[in-house]
Amino acid sequence: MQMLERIHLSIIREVEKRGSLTAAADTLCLTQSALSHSMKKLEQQLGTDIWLREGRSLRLTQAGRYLLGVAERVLPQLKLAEERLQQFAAGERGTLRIGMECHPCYQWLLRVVAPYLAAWPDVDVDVKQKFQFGGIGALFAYEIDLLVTPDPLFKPGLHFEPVFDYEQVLVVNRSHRLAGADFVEPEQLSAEVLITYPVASERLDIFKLFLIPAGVAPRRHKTIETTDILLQMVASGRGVSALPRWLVEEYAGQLDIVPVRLGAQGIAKQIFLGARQSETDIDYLRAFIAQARQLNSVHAAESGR
Amino acid sequence: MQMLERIHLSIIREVEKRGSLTAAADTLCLTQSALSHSMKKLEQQLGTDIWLREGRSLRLTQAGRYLLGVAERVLPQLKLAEERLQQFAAGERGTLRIGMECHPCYQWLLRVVAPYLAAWPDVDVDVKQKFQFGGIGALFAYEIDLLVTPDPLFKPGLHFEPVFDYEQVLVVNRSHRLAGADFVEPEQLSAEVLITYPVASERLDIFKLFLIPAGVAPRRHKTIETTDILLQMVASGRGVSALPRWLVEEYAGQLDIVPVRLGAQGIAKQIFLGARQSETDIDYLRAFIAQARQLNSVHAAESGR
DNA sequence: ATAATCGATGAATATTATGCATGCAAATGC
DNA sequence: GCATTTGCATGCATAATATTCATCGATTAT
Repeated sequence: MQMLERIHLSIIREVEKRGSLTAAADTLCLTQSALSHSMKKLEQQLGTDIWLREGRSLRLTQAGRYLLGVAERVLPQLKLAEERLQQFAAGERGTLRIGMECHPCYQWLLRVVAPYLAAWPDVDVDVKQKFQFGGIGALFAYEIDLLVTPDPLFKPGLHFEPVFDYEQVLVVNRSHRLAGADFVEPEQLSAEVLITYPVASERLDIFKLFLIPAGVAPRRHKTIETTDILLQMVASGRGVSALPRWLVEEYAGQLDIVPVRLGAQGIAKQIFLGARQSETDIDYLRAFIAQARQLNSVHAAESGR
Repeated sequence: MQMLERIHLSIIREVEKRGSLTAAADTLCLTQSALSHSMKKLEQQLGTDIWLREGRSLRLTQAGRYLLGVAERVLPQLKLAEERLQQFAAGERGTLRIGMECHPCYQWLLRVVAPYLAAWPDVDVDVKQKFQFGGIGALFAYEIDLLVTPDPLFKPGLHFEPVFDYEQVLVVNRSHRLAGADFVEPEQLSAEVLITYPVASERLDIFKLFLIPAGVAPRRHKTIETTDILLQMVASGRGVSALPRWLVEEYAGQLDIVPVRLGAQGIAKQIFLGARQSETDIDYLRAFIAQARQLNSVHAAESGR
């Protein structure tokens, strides 16, 4: 009855990764023969082939591709479980896996993590940025324990809490024609080169909340992965960008950049921390959220608000 | 290195379900001794106990409770994988697992399923109503393949599509004082007994979109599981309820009930079908969505809209 | 062409899981 | 209060299974 075992999933995944049974056998510390026998048996029990034997190479069948998907979904869950349990055994509290759905939040997160690590010496922190199904999916799939996002989702099973308010502003070179303005209107960006992180336009506030509602497009749209390089591009006059005000102010000391309000009202944003409802009573998880909120109030005080 | 196996998860789950190793051994077709040996070995490898031995009964430790969670999450995935693969082997297309997040949608779904089953004879349909993490979570966790919900969520990894428009109306007995009204105002319900399905008030449109915004509460709030009984209660004058107009009209032939518009504008609703983005190109899944949309247009034509 | 590489396979073997018998401790019943 | 039942643990024997070794045929590369 029960025939699909962990080893089968491991073999399928490893064969796909390494390209051959022989190579996979190597990383799994088994012989090619062992894998061959195991999979043959599984194929017989399932009644369907997993690979098409083409010459001396293997190509996944439809069933095989399906199993590969299962493997890539399930194996990490098992691996994580083992790690967690061994942490329990070692008396450690575990690892808080934080997912980031918001590029510039990284800088903010670092400021929360530092005091947290000091306060909770037996809790490790891991930060992930890429998810198969986006941040929410990663929470549901137990890939992460905490999600940092500007885009919360109030759904049964999940818990979101605002921890940080900030203003999204335009960043321009100090000698840019817009540098002194009180604020900019969408139309004023139609002649600009806009530099953003490489994510879909619909997910960028400058588009979603500013340009698109006004029916305006920038002259050009470039994307850059890292904040540092992005700001250096802005500083060197190659374009403008949109970032949190506090982040711009932090870099303003070292780079020739200035923030400008977007629209008369400005764009107000919030960062949320999301967790699984069932885990909101875990002490070290609560503590992280508390830590994050606390940093925010300090921040707000500094800005004189 | 790899020590946590499927059997261990099965044992933990079954012991929790049946209450003892002996009973679990029975359902797993093994002896009590086998389970004891297996788990003992795992405990040694992990370095932590899974059960506290209290007298002659087992109580899960923290690690054990964690593993139970893993088991309840992972085992269904493996079981499903086996089933799917055996369906592949048998030449079947598979099972379309549909999740419902909306009580009265069931009647509507039945009308879609009937022609669909005829058009796709080798695809089975299964309908589920209860999910650990709500409908969205069930999609992410591969518990279901399609979600019927009035509450879509546009997120990376998921795809939602509107398939059905309808109006949410008040249902009252034919001789009720509101029966002839063009529409009702929230205040008019403050003296009524409101009967709904047993879900949280925030998820009921009559509260969320009608009563709460007006700051009104009904005289009493009763809950009933099934549509038939609910409507019989309404017909017998025991209270009023809120349901889709088309559903009320369907029952109007057999029961003394009439629909009344909620507010001057009425409450417009939509039903969405949600699926995992990665699966939206599966033919039999697409076909279901198409079927659903088609039924809608027929419906709309009937209503003379 | 020849060597090298890959997967399949049968038989031998090593490993592991399972069952049996039994012991001990804790509930249950009379 | 004592016998009986029930549940888990454990040592040992054994059955079941996974793994290896040796080898083959086929394909690919040089």
